[in-house]
Amino acid sequence: MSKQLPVPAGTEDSGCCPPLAQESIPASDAAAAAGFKALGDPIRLQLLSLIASHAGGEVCVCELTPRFEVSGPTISHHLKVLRQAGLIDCERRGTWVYYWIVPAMLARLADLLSAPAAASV
Amino acid sequence: MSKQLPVPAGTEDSGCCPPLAQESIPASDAAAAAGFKALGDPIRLQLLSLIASHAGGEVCVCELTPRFEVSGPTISHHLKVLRQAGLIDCERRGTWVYYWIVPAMLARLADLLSAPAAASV
DNA sequence: TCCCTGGATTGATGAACGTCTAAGCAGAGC
DNA sequence: GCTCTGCTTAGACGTTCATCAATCCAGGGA
Repeated sequence: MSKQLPVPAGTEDSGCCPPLAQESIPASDAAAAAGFKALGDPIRLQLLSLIASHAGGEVCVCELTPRFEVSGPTISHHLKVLRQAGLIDCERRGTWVYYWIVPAMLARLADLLSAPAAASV
Repeated sequence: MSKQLPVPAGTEDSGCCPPLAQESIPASDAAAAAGFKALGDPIRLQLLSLIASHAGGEVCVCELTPRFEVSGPTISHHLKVLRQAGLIDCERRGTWVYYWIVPAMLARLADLLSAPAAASV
């Protein structure tokens, strides 16, 4: 994609305010942004909620699909997006496929939001 | 396979697992998904970080723009997206415009991530 | 073995997104 | 008033995304 302005970044000073501190969200931007982007869809957010709220910790796809008014392939696509973002994982068990939450990734994203919220109060 | 009628949701039982519990992420899906979508871009994530990590709690746009390799209007666009998502707010003060974090929205999104993560451990 | 079912993958299409250039608007200084 | 600077808005363009129909693959049962 376009990217043709190799500006040094940070060397300009307009004099309106003191220089900026180092950002608190480090170079993990790409992975974190991908995680948030995966969450940026109502269907995926609800899928994640349904999986997380299930008692056994894992849910069969056949339980998820009839909950939505979109086709099976679409649900499968959204589950794949969530899986590629590292938010969920799955395993085939006989006829059915089961999905479960990856708590570490969720906690990491939650931390990214908690830190700035607390720092700016 | 004909199945795109507005099914009541939850009335089908394939017999592979017990019925699903009520989801823990409620009807606030739309607003939350919009918030996460706004965070789903590396530039916006870094903008939020820069604003949140600033000592005074608010940052002049002229401090943000030179930090990125995209044009000024593009930064302005991303700031608008963040503002429409309720994550930041701004005010014109003389020549310059200042942005600051809205902690409540960040905290709310963080809670949405913390709850499922804790429930599924 | 064959067939049926559950689910993922592929390919196509319309909508949404990110980026740019150009133009517009609001303050500050001359 | 005029002009300059800081920032936003408008319009255009190429890319990415969400969705569906059709197809394919894996397991289980007769």
